[in-house]
Amino acid sequence: MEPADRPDQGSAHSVPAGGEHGPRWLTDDERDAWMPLIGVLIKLPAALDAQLQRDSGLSHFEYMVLSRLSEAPERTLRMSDLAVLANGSLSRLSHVVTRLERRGWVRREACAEDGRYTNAVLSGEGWAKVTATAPGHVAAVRQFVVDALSPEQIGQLREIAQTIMSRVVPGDDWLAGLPHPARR
Amino acid sequence: MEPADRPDQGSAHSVPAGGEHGPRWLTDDERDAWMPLIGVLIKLPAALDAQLQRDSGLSHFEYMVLSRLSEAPERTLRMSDLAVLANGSLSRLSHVVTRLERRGWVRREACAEDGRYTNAVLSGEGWAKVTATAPGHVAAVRQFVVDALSPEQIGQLREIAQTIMSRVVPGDDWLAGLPHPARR
DNA sequence: AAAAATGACTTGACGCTTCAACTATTTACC
DNA sequence: GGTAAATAGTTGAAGCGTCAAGTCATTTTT
Repeated sequence: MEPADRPDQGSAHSVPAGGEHGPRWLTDDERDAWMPLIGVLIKLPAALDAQLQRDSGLSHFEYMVLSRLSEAPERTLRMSDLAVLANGSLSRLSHVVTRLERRGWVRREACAEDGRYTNAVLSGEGWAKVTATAPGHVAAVRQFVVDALSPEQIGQLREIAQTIMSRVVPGDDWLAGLPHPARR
Repeated sequence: MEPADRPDQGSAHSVPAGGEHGPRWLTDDERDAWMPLIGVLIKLPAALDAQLQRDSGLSHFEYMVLSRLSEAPERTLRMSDLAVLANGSLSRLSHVVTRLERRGWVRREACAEDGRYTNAVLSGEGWAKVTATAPGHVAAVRQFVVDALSPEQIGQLREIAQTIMSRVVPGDDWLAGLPHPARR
């Protein structure tokens, strides 16, 4: 976290003086939560990616795209909506959809009403790919997270994660996961 | 998570039959925790990277490297130890140290006793860089996470994160954050 | 005392993400 | 109605991370 004032010290950390306006370092308790959280932020996505890559040849983001489409009405979403739902930028999505299109799992369709919009549509093969991939991915999510925690912890995790998201993404666009009225 | 059986449904999800050995989908409660966690996994690192990049021109990984070195005895660590401490691969670290070396914040030193080992050493400028960067980064960590949670939640987060890490990294190498005897 | 195996890195190529610039379409304004 | 502004999306270049291969030093084997 912070550079050590005394490089050869153990794990004790300086406590801020009351009146000082300088940086407030983390307390030991805070550090004990923050350090493993950093680990989760780095290693959990890598583990999920590894499972998907190994078993299905998909990145987590690609899986998210296919999965979101599979849950959408008519298996169709606007590129910009899909980007938000998949937690990615429009540019990233555009590149990924190009690759998914090449693999035959998604196709683009121009919107008739408004030529600016492009719809991404999940193909039959794409649907088959998602349904084949989902069970293994859910199993990984259970193995790494869900089955490791008690029901109380699941509730705590929901609160904590929602709170963090409300700070990280001020505009509450992170409600992305929830169903929303289809716009077409 | 899983493809919808009925594409036009809302948020209700199928519950597995007792005897079936097929995939166990997430329950609503589990999904309510998992969805925002995905958001955190994607958006929190991006937010931390953005703060560091904007205010200091460092990636989070680069900051971790400098920070770990600043806390180490003699501001020196073996490449392989540093890689574990910074939650990265040795290859990634090697590339990053090359860049940090070019910027004058780190230098490599061959180990005299065993020529296979390379030590990374934080320079004076590197120390200055970390101490200048740390306050802003800690402030971001407080803003996004620590100050947003109650003390109870900090404790819950520690338990949850440690539990997940124990599942993700079976070998308990993720204790990386803790001080450990220097080997030289 | 070679030869082989292990360990600690380094390097280069490839793929993916980001960023900025660009195209195309629709809406707003005068 | 024509120009400007806004919206939606695409594209190419640059940078970073990963993977596989390679280097060099030490240890083990025979």
